[in-house]
Amino acid sequence: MIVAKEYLQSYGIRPSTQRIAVMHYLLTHRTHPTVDEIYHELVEEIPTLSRTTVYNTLHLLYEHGAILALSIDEANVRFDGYTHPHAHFLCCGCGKVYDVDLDDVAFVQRNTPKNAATITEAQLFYKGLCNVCSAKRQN
Amino acid sequence: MIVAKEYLQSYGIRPSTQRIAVMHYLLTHRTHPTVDEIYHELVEEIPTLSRTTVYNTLHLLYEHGAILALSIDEANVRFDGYTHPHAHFLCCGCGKVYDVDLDDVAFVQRNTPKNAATITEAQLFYKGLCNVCSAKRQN
DNA sequence: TTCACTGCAAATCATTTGCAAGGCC
DNA sequence: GGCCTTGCAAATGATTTGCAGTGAA
Repeated sequence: MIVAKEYLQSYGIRPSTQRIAVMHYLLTHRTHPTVDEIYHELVEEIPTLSRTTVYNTLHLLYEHGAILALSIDEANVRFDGYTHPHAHFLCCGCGKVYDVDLDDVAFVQRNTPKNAATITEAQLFYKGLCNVCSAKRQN
Repeated sequence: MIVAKEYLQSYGIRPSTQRIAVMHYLLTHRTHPTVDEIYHELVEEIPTLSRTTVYNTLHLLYEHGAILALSIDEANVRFDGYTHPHAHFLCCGCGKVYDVDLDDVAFVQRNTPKNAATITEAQLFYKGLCNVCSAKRQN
């Protein structure tokens, strides 16, 4: 638990019991858990824990860069009629999704997971601010 | 409209009015629309169109490989306490997410979108079947 | 005492499901 | 006629919000 506490503090996050528990869980379980998996594990040790707190804590950790968030599951999906290999760039300012050309289209195939028998899909995407939105924020 | 119809048929999909409209929209709009954006556009020309049909059609097109589906938005998210650059592999058989090492960690930086002022995040992931699940299905 | 944190309950939003009606072969 | 497709309405499931209680500095 000491590691998780110090880890939180190094990111400028106040270490409450619940936050330490969530951070500790993520540091010791490399299973890429969902909110529900984290909640169900931790409610055993902290019976009063609420789902809301788990949501709050994960958002906080994510905003401070202490954890990564993966949106692999399909929900709130966008569609693309262009089926050739390319990456995507979501601008968080205007919400638009741009296509991105890759300098090495073989990269994705070359890095196929070693324990994979078949790959049905591969996606690379970026999030950030586009030039237009960035310029607007300078004002 | 003729292009969309033939496109559907080439993927073995029966070309109904609604399916042609959805496919045509995706072929002529490279804006990576959401379900709702597609629905609101098309309900103008087909007033009886229901959201369910748009969902059905998109799933059908996706399963036949006629379109791509992007899960960029955050919903049903998984979390990772390991913040170093690596990719992920989701096995659709067991639902587990595995970490994937990259042979060229500079690739992602090198391919940063040209119209991006700042990048806050980049994700590469694969979907498919892991060796264990693939072996099970052979039985 | 104040302010941030927590947690319950209700609200919201996207998506799915059940089922009946319509249309095409 | 039979089957595939459509579309309404209700159900589901994840996430967010409002707000009141709690606890730590």
